[in-house]
Amino acid sequence: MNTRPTQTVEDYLGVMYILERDGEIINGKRLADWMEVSAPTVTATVKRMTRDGWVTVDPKKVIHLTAAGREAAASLLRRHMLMEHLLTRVLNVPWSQTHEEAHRIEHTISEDTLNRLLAQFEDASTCPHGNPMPGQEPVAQAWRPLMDVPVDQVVRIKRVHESIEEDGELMAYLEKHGIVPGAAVTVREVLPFNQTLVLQVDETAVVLGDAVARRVYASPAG
Amino acid sequence: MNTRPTQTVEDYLGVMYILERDGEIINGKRLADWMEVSAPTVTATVKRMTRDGWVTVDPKKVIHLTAAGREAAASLLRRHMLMEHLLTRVLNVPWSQTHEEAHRIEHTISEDTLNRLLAQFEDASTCPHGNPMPGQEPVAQAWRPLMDVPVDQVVRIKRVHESIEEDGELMAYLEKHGIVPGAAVTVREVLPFNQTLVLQVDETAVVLGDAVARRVYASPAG
DNA sequence: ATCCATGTTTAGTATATGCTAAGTGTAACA
DNA sequence: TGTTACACTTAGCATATACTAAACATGGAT
Repeated sequence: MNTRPTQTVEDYLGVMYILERDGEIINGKRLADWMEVSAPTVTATVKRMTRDGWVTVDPKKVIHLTAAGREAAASLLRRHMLMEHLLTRVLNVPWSQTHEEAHRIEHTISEDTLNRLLAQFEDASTCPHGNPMPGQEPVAQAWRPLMDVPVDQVVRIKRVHESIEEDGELMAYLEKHGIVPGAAVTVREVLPFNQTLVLQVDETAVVLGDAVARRVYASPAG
Repeated sequence: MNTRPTQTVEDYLGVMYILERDGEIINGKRLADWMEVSAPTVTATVKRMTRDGWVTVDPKKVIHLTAAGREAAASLLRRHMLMEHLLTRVLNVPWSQTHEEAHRIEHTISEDTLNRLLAQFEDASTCPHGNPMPGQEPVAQAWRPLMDVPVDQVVRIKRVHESIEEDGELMAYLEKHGIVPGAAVTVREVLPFNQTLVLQVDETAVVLGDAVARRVYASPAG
């Protein structure tokens, strides 16, 4: 129980933690989508995870993290996010690429090194993409999806959700157009019939699909 | 062929590179010892490595790196050594522990991040333990094992061989007694009958077994 | 009440990595 | 020359992780 899960199981746990945090139910289908594996693979892996005490599965097939599972997931996400800070701040890895790199490295960081990272970046309550560190969820409370931000008002980008981080092309697009935490932007038009939204960044207009605009958050206070 | 080997295979390649560099023959027994696995495991893994073009096995069962294998090994060792520098310089991981940590992380570093590390630590021709980076082998040429250093002469510690790095207890012992690259030391006594050597570090005498003293190198010039 | 969509599981396979036990082959030594 | 030591391989097994194809289950809509 005190042993660290395998890399694969850690990845499952991390996804589960995020789903749980966002108030979504955890089931096999969602895991298969996030992990990009087949449904039978999920069945087998979740079975091992149940055996090993990371999760329980209720009669409705909904998966729940155990305390140990939640703890292991929180540790993983801390390692992930702090590694992202190390990569961006020390090695200047581009904002849009740091997630992918950290996603591989995170599994190989010892408890000791995690503590050193925590000390180094004690100021960090979120990852470089604005997602809250485990235990820091309240910092994100007041942030609103761009979709829900009043039109023609200057706001500040705060967060790009984990589900976007996985998509390298999209991340490159956002970075290229300056849609990163800290940027001042204005929503100019919401076009529901077109499932898009027009954003002004500096002097330029950028179009975002609404699936994206729902998962990029801004601080309404500006 | 251009794909990166698995982590296990990368580890085998790294060991082979070091053995080849040191002029030792590469055979199954040596690999089993370094990798701490059974002989049949080595047989199976080397078979896969042959299939995948990393090594060849000659009629005498001696293993040889192919060009691709040597290249992959050099890449791994660069990642390993540069990660050691990152860990020691940025995160203050103790000298005696950085090898173990880097040994896990090394496999998850991308080509891109390797290049960033190279840029960051372009001054490094060795790892923090003094072992030469691939291609920098000549820097170590003039260094001599403590075993062969003249008695009562101040010399400077330059290198602790990879085979020592694997032994956490020994590394902690060396670090505790200040036997790290850069330290000024004096060999006071060589006691062959006892398989030991007495070293003076600062004001203190430290006893080293001769297997160790043969793999810790110093610069005779001081 | 039946059927369809959706989600889950079973069955059968594959691969990398490890193990032990038992055999084979070779070189050196007595 | 024959035995012994050492290195290596074969056989048989286990586990984690993946796949496809096909069966099953369940809830909602017609």
